Amino acid sequence: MTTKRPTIDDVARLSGVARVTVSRVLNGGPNVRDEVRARVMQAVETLAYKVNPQARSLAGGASRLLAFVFASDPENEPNSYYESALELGALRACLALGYQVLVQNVPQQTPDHQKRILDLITTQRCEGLILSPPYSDDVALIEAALAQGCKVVTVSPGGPGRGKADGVGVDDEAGGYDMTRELLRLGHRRFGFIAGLEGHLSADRRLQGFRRALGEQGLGEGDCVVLRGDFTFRSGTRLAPELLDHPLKPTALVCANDDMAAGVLSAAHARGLSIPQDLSITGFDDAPVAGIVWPPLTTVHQPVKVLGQRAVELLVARLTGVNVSDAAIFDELEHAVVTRQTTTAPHL
Amino acid sequence: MTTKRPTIDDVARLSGVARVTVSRVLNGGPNVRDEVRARVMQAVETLAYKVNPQARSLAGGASRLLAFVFASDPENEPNSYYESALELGALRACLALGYQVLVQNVPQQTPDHQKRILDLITTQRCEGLILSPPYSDDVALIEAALAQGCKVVTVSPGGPGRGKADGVGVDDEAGGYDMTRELLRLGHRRFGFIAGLEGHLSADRRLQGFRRALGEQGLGEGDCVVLRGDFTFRSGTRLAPELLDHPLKPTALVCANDDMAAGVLSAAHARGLSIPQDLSITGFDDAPVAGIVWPPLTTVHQPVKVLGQRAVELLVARLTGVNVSDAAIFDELEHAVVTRQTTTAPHL
DNA sequence: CTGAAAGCGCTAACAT
DNA sequence: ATGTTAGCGCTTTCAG
Repeated sequence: MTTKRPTIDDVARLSGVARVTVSRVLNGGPNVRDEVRARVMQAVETLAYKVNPQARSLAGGASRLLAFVFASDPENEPNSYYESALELGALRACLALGYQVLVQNVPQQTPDHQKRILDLITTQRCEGLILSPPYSDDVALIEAALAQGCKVVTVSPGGPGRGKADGVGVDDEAGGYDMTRELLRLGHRRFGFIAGLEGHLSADRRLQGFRRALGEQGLGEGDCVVLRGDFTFRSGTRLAPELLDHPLKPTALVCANDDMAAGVLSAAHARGLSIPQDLSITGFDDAPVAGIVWPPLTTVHQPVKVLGQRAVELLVARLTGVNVSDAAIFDELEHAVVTRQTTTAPHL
Repeated sequence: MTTKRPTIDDVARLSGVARVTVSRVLNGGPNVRDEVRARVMQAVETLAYKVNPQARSLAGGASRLLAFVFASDPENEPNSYYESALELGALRACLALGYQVLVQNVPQQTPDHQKRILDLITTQRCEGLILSPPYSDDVALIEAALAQGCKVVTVSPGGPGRGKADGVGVDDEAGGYDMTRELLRLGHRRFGFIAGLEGHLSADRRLQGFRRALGEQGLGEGDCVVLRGDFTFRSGTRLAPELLDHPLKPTALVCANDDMAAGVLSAAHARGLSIPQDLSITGFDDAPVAGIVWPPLTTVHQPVKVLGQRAVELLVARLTGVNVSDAAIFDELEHAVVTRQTTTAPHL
């Protein structure tokens, strides 16, 4: 019952032109009279013709295929908001622009992760690659992809990734700074910070912003305790005792993402602590979890879905030559501190 | 710098056989001497040859492309655990089996959603289609896809979808029943139930199980209040007042998923209620949110990631003819009540 | 501005 | 058990 779909030749025949002309019309090529163009479009319409992307790609045309790669290990992090929101945004933009995305999950500890990613783009003829952290800072990977003629957009590159390829992201350093400033304004002077997974440079910039804010008030290493988690809720609960029992007795805790903040929050509840009276806690991302925990989490909002969308748009702009500028462009989106109910003045 | 990749002819030349023979080896075809097979594989190895899927597909071979369609509206439900876990499972199985998935988000209110899905599979030459709820019960869609020669696997079909195509899922009716039995055992006699979005038949089976358990104890419509949400946390908070102020004064609330349960929990906190002393609350799915809220949620576990994985495996079994049976098979996975801290005996 | 010819890399028939 | 012959549907030269 596999109904035979009309081919470009059917369209050519119906509109009384050569196959090439149809191809030109379809690809927005120049040198076609408006009258002919209209006639062809008409035929396309009546036949409900759709190009065969495989044939197009094989013939040397565009594959209109993009790859989206993310690193989170599904075992530990079964439902990272960050990645799924990114993907959703990318999917939506693709729909509008006529592209398809191949999603690939490559846990970072995969021994040959670089090879796996490069294999995907060459084998499947992907024209563009969207790299989420920490791959967005893997310069070797970026350059290898670029060398193969695959355009690259990085999401939240932390530093090394910038300049090598187009990118999107928020100012993570400023986000960490702003959040910490708010806590300082409330009167906090003893802090905790839970950082994310090593090598996630954009997340580390949040820590840098935190330190800058502290430094401005004359506070330093002796006034804060910095621990490192892995972005998961569980790592928040795991790290909580070390933080809560620390001799410094921090009154405020800044976390590199919402899940870890939620983990600490939960551990604090389990101990019978009152949040925010006993400890102010803040997150980062403004993921759904921030509104779900009790009390709702004060955090730094970043427009993750839009990030995914912009990533695709930047890629397509490069691919279609809309973006003439030779230099890598970085699209910095706005972040915002969202004050909810896990922050208050320190109890003295 | 786009390095020219070796083609099947290069492999044929190097191994001193005809192109067809290489093709046979690559596709596990019969009638090839072991010696020749080995020689070809050797050449494939040394050349690092990879088939060009576009060419293969165009020539009438397999596209090895699957489509995964989900309905949730990203505006309302920015991060449905259910769908992303399904996708993750599918992705992992595809990696192992050499398939690719095209993910498509088609909100159900899309006017021409059926056309959109069918267009995807014909245009992209997808060989298989994974339908998540509520599309898993869209018989017209399933039959249309099947008629195009595209194999279909439904995830959690509620009834109509069963039998039309292979499927995977848990026994939702039994899940609802088991959860409710547990509450009855604790002594509850006045219940609330928050159902999911209309048309999600598998979720409605949870309600049926709930009713069956009540019926067995001689309880009926007069002993419970049933409301309908849309699976989101927000719908849980929205519905909470109606439930909490209901004259029946339910002592236990069964929800069709975890997010809605979390929403009610949050609303209950905001009112100063103690959970579970003032109200027992249960969810369904055992999503991460169940472990994140306070107190952690009693719920029905279902292995969503495995569901996604099994869906791909069933599809590939059909495609490769491993599955000879002509009848549609339904792979029912285990569910389990997970008792955490939102349930206790009613306060009398 | 339009068309004719050639071929992308592969598989399906049909030989042998 | 292996090879020969034809395309799949499209885009690229290169001619007019």
